[in-house]
Amino acid sequence: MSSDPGPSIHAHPAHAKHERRKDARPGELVDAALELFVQKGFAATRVEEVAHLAGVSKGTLFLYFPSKEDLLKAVVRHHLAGRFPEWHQEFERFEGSTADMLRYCMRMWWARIGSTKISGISKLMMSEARNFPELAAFYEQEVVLPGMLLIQRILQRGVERGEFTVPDMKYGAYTVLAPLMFLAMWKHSLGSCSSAVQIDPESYIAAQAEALLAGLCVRSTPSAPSGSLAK
Amino acid sequence: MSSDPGPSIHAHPAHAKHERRKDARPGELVDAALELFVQKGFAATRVEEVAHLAGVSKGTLFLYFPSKEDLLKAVVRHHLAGRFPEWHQEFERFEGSTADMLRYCMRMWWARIGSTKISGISKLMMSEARNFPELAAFYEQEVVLPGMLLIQRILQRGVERGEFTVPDMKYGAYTVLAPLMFLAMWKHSLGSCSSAVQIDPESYIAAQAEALLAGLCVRSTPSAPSGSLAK
Amino acid sequence: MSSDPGPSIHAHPAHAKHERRKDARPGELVDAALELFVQKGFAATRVEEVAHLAGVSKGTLFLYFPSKEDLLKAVVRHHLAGRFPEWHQEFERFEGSTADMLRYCMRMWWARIGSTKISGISKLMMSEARNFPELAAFYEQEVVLPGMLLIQRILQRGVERGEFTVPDMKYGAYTVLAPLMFLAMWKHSLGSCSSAVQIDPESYIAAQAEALLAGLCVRSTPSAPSGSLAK
Amino acid sequence: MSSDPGPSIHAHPAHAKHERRKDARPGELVDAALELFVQKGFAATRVEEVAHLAGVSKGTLFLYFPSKEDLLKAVVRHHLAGRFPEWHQEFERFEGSTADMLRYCMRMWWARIGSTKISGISKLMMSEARNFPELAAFYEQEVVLPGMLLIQRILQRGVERGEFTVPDMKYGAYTVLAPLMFLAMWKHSLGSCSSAVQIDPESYIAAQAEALLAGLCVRSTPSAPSGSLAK
DNA sequence: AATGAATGAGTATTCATTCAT
DNA sequence: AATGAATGAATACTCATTCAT
Repeated sequence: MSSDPGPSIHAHPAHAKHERRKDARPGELVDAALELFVQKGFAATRVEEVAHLAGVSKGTLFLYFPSKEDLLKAVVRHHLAGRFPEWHQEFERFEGSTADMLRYCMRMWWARIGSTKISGISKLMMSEARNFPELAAFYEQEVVLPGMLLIQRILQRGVERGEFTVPDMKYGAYTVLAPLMFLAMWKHSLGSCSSAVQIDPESYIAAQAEALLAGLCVRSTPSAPSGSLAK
Repeated sequence: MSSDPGPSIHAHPAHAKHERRKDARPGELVDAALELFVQKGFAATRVEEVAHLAGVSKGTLFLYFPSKEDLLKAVVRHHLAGRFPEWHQEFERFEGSTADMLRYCMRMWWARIGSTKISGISKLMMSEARNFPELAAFYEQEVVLPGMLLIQRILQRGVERGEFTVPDMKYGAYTVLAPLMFLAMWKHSLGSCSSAVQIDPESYIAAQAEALLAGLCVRSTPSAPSGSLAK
Repeated sequence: MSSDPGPSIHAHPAHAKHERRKDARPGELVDAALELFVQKGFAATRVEEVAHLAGVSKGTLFLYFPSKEDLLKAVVRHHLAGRFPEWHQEFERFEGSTADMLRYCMRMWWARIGSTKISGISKLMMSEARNFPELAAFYEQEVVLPGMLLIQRILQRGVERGEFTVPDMKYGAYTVLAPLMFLAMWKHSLGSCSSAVQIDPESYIAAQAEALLAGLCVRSTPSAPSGSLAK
Repeated sequence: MSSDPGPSIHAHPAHAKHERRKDARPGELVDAALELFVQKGFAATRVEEVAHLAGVSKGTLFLYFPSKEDLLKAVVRHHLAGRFPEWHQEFERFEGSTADMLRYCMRMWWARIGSTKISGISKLMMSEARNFPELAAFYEQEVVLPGMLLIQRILQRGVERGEFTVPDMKYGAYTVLAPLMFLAMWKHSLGSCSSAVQIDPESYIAAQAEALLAGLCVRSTPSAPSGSLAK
């Protein structure tokens, strides 16, 4: 369930100079790139470092990715953009209240994205967007818009089932997105530097989810005799 | 009332040959640096541009700041830390419901920080924190912690007056902070690149405030007999 | 009569799997190299392109030619040296005035060399001679000297038949060679870039031939009563 | 009268690190560039070498010339394009027969251009034109067209004074240009490699000039008593 | 013989920083 | 104090060549 490829990156696995592993190369390079881009930033990472971490030479990297930017795109595509189908499927299959669905969604985001290196991509894109407008546009199309759409589908479900009240779909979606993005940013910036303002992600996310739901859920209409308030 | 230093930046103000107050130089350079760092990012801003905008030569800049990094430090120091006393005073004087206070606080943040260049500093810090750990620590002490404290005082006021229910002060504060920081980041990254995912700040903030308040406010609906509030 | 190898270059000719005559490989590679070297220049042509045009892989090219430079050598060797015997034979057979012979010679040069890819080789040699001294020496021995000799034989014929006056054989030959070489260079450099200074080859050659002949021909025009020869 | 800057290039004249010689720099760099571009070709010359030969660092070169191509443009401008006014003036002042004028023109070309490094520029442009179309266009506009114009003015003078017969101005000009360009090319390619086909420039030019004049001069001058042939 | 995956040397250009004046 | 000329480290990308298969 965890999406973090984890220790799959191994610098220089013992291999002869010309080991043929064409199929494995792109994945290894993408893994190495994710690692370093997240750790040091896009501009500060030299392609040579990426290649070295993947156990190949600089030239080989360019055999698979026409440019450094394309490498980043591949990282985004592999770890974020390409996974929305899977997430939409999960959406389809979910049974239970939409409030639970939203809680589940936020927890899963943490488990699969937030807690892994992948959240570093979001931070990266926010940091570098202005320097690489084409990348920013790509990220927006391939990640931001689908993400917003996914959230909106959840809200919509809540509305349709009479569970939620959502005055404005777009800003409602931001209400869900903002705390997650903030957490990703925080984790990969100040959160990685100091110990003074530590956030416990699970608590943070739980708190945010409940706060959100308080705003979203249809309140107990006075006519409802029993005071059981929808969470 | 506006926090934007505004017209204090003047490239080449008319001045007699040697009349310029030498003491003013650092300030002019800091202003110019704020302008450009926020506009173009830290790495993308050339020190020569900063010097030119401040009306001095590149060499002169290094007379006052030992490095580009130190210049960034000075910008952060000058424009964010040090304004909290004023804001705490405003807190003391506020009369009215704490819900209104929170709404006011968020709107004021937008008016004084979010909509001005200063929000760019927060974005800058998030982006560059890892590259400048010392600066990150400074920012945390001088900006983040005081900011968190201010928000917590508001929440505390609400609790004390029986208006709010706040299970955890720290995470409650994040609930307020996150949407604002997210907005600042967004504005200075993807928001400045594309037109697809536009956020109207006032609407966004209003939506976030109401969502927050829904979660914070004591629900006691007069008709509801007993307050068994879910969470 | 056409000297252009023409359709001998065929990328990926339909062929059964292993039927290709291995002996043909070098020739196909040389043809492809001529095509591309002339079209794009030596440095700007990638060996991979040559291999691809010849329908083989990059590695195969290096099986037959130890380096790109050697490939160029092979091109020069194959396409220029070795055709002089044929031209000398034509010289023997020519009947008519030597003036007509020179005109014919220049027109034929254009038809067989100048207008074809082969003229690109001369341009190539002029451009790259300094980088490949050994190749330059080869070119001189195998192409330049025989060419000069051929021209000198024509001039000699004119002198012997009382048609030409040639103060110095060597410089006389240059007088014929220079405009042809200039045309070859021009065609493959500035002439292929711009439209401002276009040369119509046939007109150019005709003009050069007549100018040359004016200088070469014995002026006494018996029929002209007044013996005052122009110049 | 000689235009060759000659030994004005001195690598590392004794000077302190930061010797200020702003005014002299461009000229020194242009001289160094001429030297190396002609000697090794444009692509094969590294900007660092040029800078080193001029006694400065790589960075300094880019202080004066925005790119390597611009450096070459400056070389062309300084040594060729910018000198046409001077040559047109000489044209105006010339007294004597147009035949003598043409002889003088060709000899002067050799003395000032052909025999110096400058002729290497023409060779360079012919060699590299296709790789650098923008440079080629520049060279055509700034050098080729003015040069053609200058030659045409001479021919025109001959026609107007009844000395020359020129059926077509354009091809007449090429008749003059071709042998000079051929000589420039030759000198900087095969001529610099081998000893077999040596050209003595003065003899070559004299021969070409007389051959040309034979074609240009109005023939039968009935009044010319006896066949005192020019030349 | 043939392949094509892998290599790594080679280079124009930028820009923070220095320092002679 | 102020200047601005000079420096040189730093880096993405290409492509001839190699070699395991």
